[in-house]
Amino acid sequence: MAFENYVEVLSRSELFRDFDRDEVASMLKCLEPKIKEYGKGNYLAVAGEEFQGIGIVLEGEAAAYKENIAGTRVIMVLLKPGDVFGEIVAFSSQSQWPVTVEAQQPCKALFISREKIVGECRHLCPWHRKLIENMLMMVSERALTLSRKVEYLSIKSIRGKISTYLLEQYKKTGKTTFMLPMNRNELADFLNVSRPSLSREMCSMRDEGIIDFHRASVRIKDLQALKRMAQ
Amino acid sequence: MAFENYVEVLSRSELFRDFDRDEVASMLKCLEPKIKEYGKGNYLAVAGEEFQGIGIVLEGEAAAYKENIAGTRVIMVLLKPGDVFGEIVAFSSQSQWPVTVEAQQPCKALFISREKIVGECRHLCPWHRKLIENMLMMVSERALTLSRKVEYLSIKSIRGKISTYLLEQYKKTGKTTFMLPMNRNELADFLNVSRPSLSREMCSMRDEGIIDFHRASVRIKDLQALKRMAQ
DNA sequence: GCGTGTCGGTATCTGGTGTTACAAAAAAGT
DNA sequence: ACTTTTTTGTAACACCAGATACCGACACGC
Repeated sequence: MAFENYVEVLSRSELFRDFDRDEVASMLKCLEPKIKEYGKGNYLAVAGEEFQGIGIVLEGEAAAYKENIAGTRVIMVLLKPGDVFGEIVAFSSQSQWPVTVEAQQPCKALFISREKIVGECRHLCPWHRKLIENMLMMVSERALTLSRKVEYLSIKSIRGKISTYLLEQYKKTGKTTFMLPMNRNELADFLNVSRPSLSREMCSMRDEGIIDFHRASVRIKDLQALKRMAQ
Repeated sequence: MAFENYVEVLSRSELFRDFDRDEVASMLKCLEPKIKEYGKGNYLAVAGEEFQGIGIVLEGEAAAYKENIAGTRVIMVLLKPGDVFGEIVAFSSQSQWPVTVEAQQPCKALFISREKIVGECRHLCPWHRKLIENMLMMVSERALTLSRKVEYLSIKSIRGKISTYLLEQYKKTGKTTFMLPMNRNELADFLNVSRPSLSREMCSMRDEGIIDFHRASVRIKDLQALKRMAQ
């Protein structure tokens, strides 16, 4: 199969971080990936079905979503060329896909079997070690993101969530005045609260003189009070 | 140092899964771990400080906890001999401990540097590959657990949480009558709700004829209704 | 038997949060 | 400059869930 066309995309993928295009090309011979094509609405993976390997989107766009028992879909992540999916389940004891991945547009994806990544390579490729390092990095990074999400979700009050979030921004920028990277709707979504409730609470914090804001620009006026509100 | 004394404990650790005692003993020579001793109340790791390596508890007991900005401690996990900590941060881009680990009792722990696990081994040990496989498994398993936790936390209503939980138990056992693996307090904790609220909701679901229960024994009476309640 | 402790169910009360709907402001398109 | 769309603030209301306190059932030790 013509892997050559996709070396460019793959070399920009997290899985092949720190590999140049030539290296990726050589590795593909070793990893023996399978390329599959999907029409819009087709499934790249179906939750509950047998897991066959780590996927990388080459062309088009796909959406990974969970379907709860009532049948409601919750989109977990939008996958674009270079994005990897199934990296977590690949090395766990679970052998079924935890999510369904559906092509949003006509789509091509490449699958690498679990064994080919960890398993011993008969060509004794020197880059195998780095590939596994990348794999470990990706899964660890993913776990850290999830753990951060759990922290936010565990906070009961909206005030606590807002305060924690603003303090994190403060720590990140080092300044008491900064721009929020998302609008109210997205922030409400991220904090798992309703948009009007978020607005209401932010405004009452402003009325109390703890913060000040206009649109995406926020200024922390009373850092101590904010710290007290964080749970 | 006298690693020999701890080969037994280590061989039961997840990191050395599928290794027998002799293999573990040989590997230790290669991994060059450092053993440290701690008195009760001492810190095995401090959140925010430089991460130095993956830890394994050898003796005693330690607690890993997060400290939020207000200073409140939230215990994440209790670590006993054989338990591993720091495995997630080890291979992410983060270089500081995300949690504080404190000795609950006089404690011994072993630390293995990140490089020694992934890095190339000059003795070319054949088991290095399996060690990395175990590492990947542990991190992946951890990520899956977190993702399951996120799912539960994302459900807004108590009813939704209970229904989802019971349906998971039903799927696991395949029977409509089963035993809950925890008491009300623990279940409330797991679902991140208060114990009386959990009781109240379970009882009203019983009154509506959806489920029936006595202590830890639960019977699903109306599966369809339960599925409808799951969000 | 009796006290003691644990666990689970129940009642009351209150406060925080979602829902809905609408208005004002800003941004974007024409 | 005008309309249209998006974004954000505001208000009223209902209601779910937490806090607290108390009671009954049961297990255990003496």
